[in-house]
Amino acid sequence: MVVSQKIITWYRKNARILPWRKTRDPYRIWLSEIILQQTRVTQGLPYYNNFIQKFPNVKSLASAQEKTVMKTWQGLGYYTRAGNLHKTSKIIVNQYNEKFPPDYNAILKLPGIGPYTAAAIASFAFNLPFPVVDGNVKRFLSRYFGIGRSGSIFSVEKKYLEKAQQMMSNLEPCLFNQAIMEFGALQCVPRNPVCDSCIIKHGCFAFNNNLVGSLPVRVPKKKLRSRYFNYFLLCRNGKTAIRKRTEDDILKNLYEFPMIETNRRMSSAFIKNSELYRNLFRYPDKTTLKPAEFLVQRLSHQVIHASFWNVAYKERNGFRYKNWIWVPAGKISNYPVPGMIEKFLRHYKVG
DNA sequence: GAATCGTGGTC
DNA sequence: TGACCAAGATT
Repeated sequence: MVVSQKIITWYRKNARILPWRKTRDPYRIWLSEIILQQTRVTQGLPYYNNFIQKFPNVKSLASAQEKTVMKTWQGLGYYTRAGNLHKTSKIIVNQYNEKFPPDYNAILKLPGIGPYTAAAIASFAFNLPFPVVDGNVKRFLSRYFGIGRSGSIFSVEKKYLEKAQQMMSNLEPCLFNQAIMEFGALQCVPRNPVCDSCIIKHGCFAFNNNLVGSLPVRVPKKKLRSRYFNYFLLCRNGKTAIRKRTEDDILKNLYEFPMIETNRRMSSAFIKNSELYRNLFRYPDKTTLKPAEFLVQRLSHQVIHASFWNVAYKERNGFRYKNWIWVPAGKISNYPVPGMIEKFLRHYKVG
């Protein structure tokens, strides 16, 4: 039996039961694929169920408010995914009569859908012969065929695609793609793969050459950028000021308290005298800063050091910024917020 | 084409 | 405990 057939046989015995495998509804398959980008199944699963419950079809998602979609996404990370999810739902409704096109290239053009996701939708929903090449598949191909030990990234990616295409040959695209991904996810795992029980280890380049631990080749770690956010807790009449992060930066389209950024963790005196702070208030000298909380949140490429400050001020103090939203203290949770704000709200009573 | 974009689990 | 990394896409 060829390797592909063995993997399919393995899949029939070992496949997990997952909700998006019970359907061929392109909407549900698309939704699951967007959620699962760079995200573990255990983390994405409850989000998938919530989305299906709130937005059972593409039309309901398209007609929802951005804030609602983002709030449902809150905690999943990589928030441009949520924005692109919403965009694509509107395109499907307005340009495709609420139906995903059974066409790889048309799917690929949709926002938030790259080569992997387009192949996943094309094969899982329409059984079209496009091999999925995700992290699981690359890891398996790298080990089994010894790919990625040399050559440019471009040529390595090309080899992955070629090998996946060869393996798929004339097998059922939907079944084969699910099988090879699941094999990577459960058997050929990143760390300490269970080679002892592997049914195809004798054909595996990495196993035969004692390279399982060094394939695929790891990319050198990137340095994290440290950033220092100073959040201001401003309260009046039982309401708290928040703002939307609209600038082109991390956590875009989420909400947070008014803030200024500094080069490092600063004292209240420094902050009060800073230009950014003084631009916030008409009478900055009539304000008082008291530390409320300090949290550190590690993101994929940045470490956020968040200082929360209670700000006391004259009731008639004017604010220079008009884009602040005054929200009743208990209603902040209606807005999508970053993980560190969520964490803060759990531990600290605002207002 | 390298850098960027979150969060939580694992060892 | 800190580094690694998980069903990638975008610029």
